[in-house]
Amino acid sequence: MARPGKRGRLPGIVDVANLAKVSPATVSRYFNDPDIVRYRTRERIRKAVDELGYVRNRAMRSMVGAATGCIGLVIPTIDNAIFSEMLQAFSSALATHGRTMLIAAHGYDLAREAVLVHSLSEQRVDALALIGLEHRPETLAQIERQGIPAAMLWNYRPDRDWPCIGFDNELAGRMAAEHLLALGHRDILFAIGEERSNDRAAGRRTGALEAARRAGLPVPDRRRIACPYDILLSKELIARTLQIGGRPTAVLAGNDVIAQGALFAAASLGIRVPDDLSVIGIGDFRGSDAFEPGLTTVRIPARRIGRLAADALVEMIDWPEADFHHEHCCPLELIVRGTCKAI
Amino acid sequence: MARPGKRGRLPGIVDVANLAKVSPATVSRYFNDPDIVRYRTRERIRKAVDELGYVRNRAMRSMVGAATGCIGLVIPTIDNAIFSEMLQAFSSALATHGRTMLIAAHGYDLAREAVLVHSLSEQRVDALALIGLEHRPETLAQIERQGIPAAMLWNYRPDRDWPCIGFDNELAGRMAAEHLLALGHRDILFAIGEERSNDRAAGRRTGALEAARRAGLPVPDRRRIACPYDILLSKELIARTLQIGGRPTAVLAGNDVIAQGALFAAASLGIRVPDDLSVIGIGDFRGSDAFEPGLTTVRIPARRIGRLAADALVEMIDWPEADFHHEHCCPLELIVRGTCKAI
DNA sequence: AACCCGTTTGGAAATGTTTTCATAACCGCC
DNA sequence: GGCGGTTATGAAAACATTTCCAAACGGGTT
Repeated sequence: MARPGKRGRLPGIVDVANLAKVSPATVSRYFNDPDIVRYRTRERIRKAVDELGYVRNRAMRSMVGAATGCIGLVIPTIDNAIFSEMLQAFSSALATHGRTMLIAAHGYDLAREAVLVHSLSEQRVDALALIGLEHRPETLAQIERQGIPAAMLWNYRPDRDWPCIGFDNELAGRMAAEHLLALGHRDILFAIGEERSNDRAAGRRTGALEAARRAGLPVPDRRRIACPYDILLSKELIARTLQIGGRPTAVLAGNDVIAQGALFAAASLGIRVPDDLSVIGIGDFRGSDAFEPGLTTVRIPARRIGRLAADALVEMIDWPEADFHHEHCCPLELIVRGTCKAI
Repeated sequence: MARPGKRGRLPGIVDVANLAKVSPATVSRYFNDPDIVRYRTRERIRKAVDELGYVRNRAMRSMVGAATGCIGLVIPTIDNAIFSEMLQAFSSALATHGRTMLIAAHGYDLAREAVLVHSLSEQRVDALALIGLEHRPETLAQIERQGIPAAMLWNYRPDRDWPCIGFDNELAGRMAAEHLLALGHRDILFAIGEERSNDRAAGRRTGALEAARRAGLPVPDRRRIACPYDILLSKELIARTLQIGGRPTAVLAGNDVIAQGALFAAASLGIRVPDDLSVIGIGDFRGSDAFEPGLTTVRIPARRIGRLAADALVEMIDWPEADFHHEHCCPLELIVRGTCKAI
């Protein structure tokens, strides 16, 4: 068994320098700005690096105040369709900039978020991305004190102190509600996510209910349920709700996971979608387009957010003096597929 | 706008030491092994740390050969249900050990995997987890040369040089096939993932076809298709396949994503599952239990693998001398739900 | 008071890289 | 061959932490 793990003394920059008969400084330059070292020297160094299997130590760079090449992402959960597309886009955009991604999940617990931010600070990440705008004061204080460039993702509001790249969650809720209202629905079940530690869900709920209010539609308490972000649990909860009391004509789901749960709930009860029940989601997650019928939903430009966020953070790292206004409110789009029908 | 990013001089361990009127050595001990410093001293240091907002620099520790607290995970994709449960379990298990996770995705490209491994080496990760057993020689050489503890995840074969924590993909394929065969199916569509750079898919295919062969079942080429790991694309591909030539009585899907695609394909063609078509998957991903009817599948213990892998790697870091035999072949389980029916 | 032994602490060296500044090499041109 | 002006390189300082070794300390026992 090839037993790795016994980390002998790894070759350092000076070993390379000695072998290549140059100074460590030149080797350093070879890596960080190859153009300024002469071709012949470069070749010598390249050979030495090859021979020794030298791998430079980026962590060490943070000593001299240089960048570590690591960017931290603090996210509620990874085990879920919600953020995975954004995650992927963020990660690959970072990769094109030669950065790597340190990721930590807090499970919708803002107290835990604070300790994760601290932990990432200890790793000397070059920048930090958080999800949402709502955070503990100590979290923000930590970031400011450390002077780490940071951005808030996923949610957008204009009045914010921090660079933020996301979309208007209230608008998302409103768009979904207005689509149902325009189709003539007057009895809508609002199945939104838990709002605790989740300003995205709160915004969507506000937007949706606001639209209903403006349309003069009363929304009794029994038409508002808080759903977990899990297909099966949502399915069961919604199925139970659909069985008691008069059945609503539509379900407005706080995100596509919940909406998918609603679709399966309907299927399990023999309720036909969209004939007997309309369902609209928010997100347009991977796979929502594959449903039969396809899920009508409000598309969140997840990949776009991920890419923009990565670019913005890298910019903030590379030009710390520049005063960018990284504020992107990404447009939402109503994707009409087959799960909603006029009444 | 609170402009972060101007990283002034951060307080260092000696600033803390001066303020607390102790030596830097003692402050270091305070963090790494608090028990050996006297209570009174500890209190003084705690106050100084608080006052200065000192955050220790873990990256710097790699200088002296100490651990950085970072563990790398190299994975084919994150934007997919396949690995997300494992990812989450791995990440939270690491967190309980006080470690953070550096993650990088290569998009099923083993050449790119090699550069990611190199890049994580530069970050001086304390350990490394890879998916699958098939890797470029330079990838493995790199890991060995650097002496990084590493484990291979997800796939398991006993004859391997590396610690490996996973399951037997051939067995998974066989179990799925045998279930269909036991139900009397003789015309099965094998919809497995692309095998290029994917030894998991290859193993499942081998196992499934092997079972068919042993049952004396010929599998013509038109009953083997390579599916992408994407619900919609799988759905379309399978729908096309179901329409041409005689319809098979069952679909054996290489994983649950493909199986879900198959279910939607059937729905779109008005084919009833399981009455007209049986479908079996592999994985038991989140949400597979919510389908109507629930997806019959071979459960992969994803959380278990993630947790075991994290524990194993931490063990290998903390006791580099110990000669653990980290080889876990996690058991698979056939989950019978509603998508398969005897013929 | 002297002694002893275990517990805490400090001093100093070592670690691997970047950066600044100075110096050396080079190049084309007269 | 000398000269001016780049360009490439080297020497050394600086960075933040850990660790080894030795010294100081504390508290009980003779």
